[in-house]
Amino acid sequence: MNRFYVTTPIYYVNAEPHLGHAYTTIVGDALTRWHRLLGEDVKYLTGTDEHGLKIQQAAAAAGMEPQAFTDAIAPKFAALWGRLNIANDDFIRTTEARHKAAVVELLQRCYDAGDIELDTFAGKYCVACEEYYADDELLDGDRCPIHQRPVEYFEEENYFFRLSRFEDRLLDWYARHPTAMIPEHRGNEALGLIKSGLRDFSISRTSLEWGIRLPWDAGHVAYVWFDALTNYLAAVGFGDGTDGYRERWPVDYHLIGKDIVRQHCVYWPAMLMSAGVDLPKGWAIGGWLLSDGDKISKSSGNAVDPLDLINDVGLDGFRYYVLADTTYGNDGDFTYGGLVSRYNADLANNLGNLAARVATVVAKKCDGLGTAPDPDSALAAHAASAYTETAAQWDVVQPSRALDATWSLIRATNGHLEANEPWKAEPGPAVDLVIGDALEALRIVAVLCSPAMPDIAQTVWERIGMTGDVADQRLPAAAEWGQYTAGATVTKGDALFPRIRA
RNA sequence: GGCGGCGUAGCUCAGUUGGUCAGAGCAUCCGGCUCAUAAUCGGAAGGUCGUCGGUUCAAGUCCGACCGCCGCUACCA
Repeated sequence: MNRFYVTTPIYYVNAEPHLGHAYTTIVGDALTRWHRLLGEDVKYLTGTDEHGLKIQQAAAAAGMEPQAFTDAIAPKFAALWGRLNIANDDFIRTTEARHKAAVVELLQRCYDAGDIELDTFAGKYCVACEEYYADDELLDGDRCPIHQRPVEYFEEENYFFRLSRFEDRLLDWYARHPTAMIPEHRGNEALGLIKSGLRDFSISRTSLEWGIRLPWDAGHVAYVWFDALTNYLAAVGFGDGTDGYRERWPVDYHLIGKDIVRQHCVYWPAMLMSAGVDLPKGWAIGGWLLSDGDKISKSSGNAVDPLDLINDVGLDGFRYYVLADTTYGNDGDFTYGGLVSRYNADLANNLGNLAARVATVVAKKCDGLGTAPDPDSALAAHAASAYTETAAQWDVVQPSRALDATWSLIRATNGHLEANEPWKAEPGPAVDLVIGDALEALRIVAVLCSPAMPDIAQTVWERIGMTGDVADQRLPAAAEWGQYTAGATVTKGDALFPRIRA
């Protein structure tokens, strides 16, 4: 059985979970559900990043110990994933023992390889922020942009990862794996970063308390990257003393945002090369999901939490909008108008109405029992091409295009009904075939849209009289024309997506 | 400043290696239908493919310059 391993970034717990986190996590969820339909053995990982100075400070400000502080925040992420029906198989926290073991293992390997060395880190330091600043970040060349007070020149002994040694190796590797980073234009940005020259980066701090200590020098605490990135390995057992992690590793896709390309597509593969660990098979680099044009963040304080709009369009309506309206790789703009427009057009008018009109005709012309489709139906070709295109787009992590391909079958089905007008004909074999075609198309649509809308897909599945769990269907077999079970009870039920009056 | 990305119908976007590539969905207008959630179906209109040059028999599709928007610029995930 093919294995499929996907990760989201681990989210930093100094902020409450928001739309930006939800976006990436929903994409990952839909992607993994698709691969489950393909019969693959999937592992979907997300989690939280809980170390570092900011957490230490935030905890102190709250009068809490860091661990207690993160213990209070991390569940909020897990709770949101529950609310969004995210089927992650694992949730890793960087404060877990398995994570610490993996970080220690990776650090030690790179250290043993000679790629981590003691050196001096020097820079302008703001005592108030407890952070270093680059010259061009400073006001008037010497004042902290936050506190507006002069910074001090500090020198600190740090361990450095010799990233500069990996420039050629990285370029060579990417040249041999040209489709590793998708979409292509995002990958080009990463290649540009490498070609522009790589500088070593420090991986430890002596001033930091809240984190993982270097295995060979307890006076230093690992600083961000070796800690955060290693979660992807930790979750598959790296560092447990065996090679068991190789069953899952290398990861198929790291889903990341365009803002962390450098760390994930440059630092991370170099670290893995140094440690003698296989590189990821792929990175799927997304844009940001903006809200009315503004980047969603705690600092921008958007008035309305887009997540609250789940109440208006239902969870699956929300998921559909996020997936269908944003081209993965580009920025998306989350607007109420866009949400309602998508919901009404694609869900209420197309899918929901199709299900309703078919159910009504079945009741009137077929005694409420589904009929068999025409093996030679004109719709069969539409269904086949819709499946092919849907699959091709999920394969390259383009949910919006995949859903558009699936919806092409819905549109074709509405057209098929118009062309044959079964509601005008007397009950009989001809009507039965047309209705069977529509039911069969709905069956296939239910399967194909289930990664995006798990609950609605199941509802459609049951209303057309299919039994069991639509998620248990397996592709490509389930997309083949002609499998609808004649004689099944078709129920109309309430509107799947009540139309929203603007 | 340096590096990079984007700029195609009102809106969101497709257009892999240059030659039916000028497209889809939504919105708009006209018409049909009335099984259906004022849904659906058909048709129409709508773009000098950011601007200016260049290469070519032929360029959204290659090259150069420019304009506009945006990202990164290194230890913040």
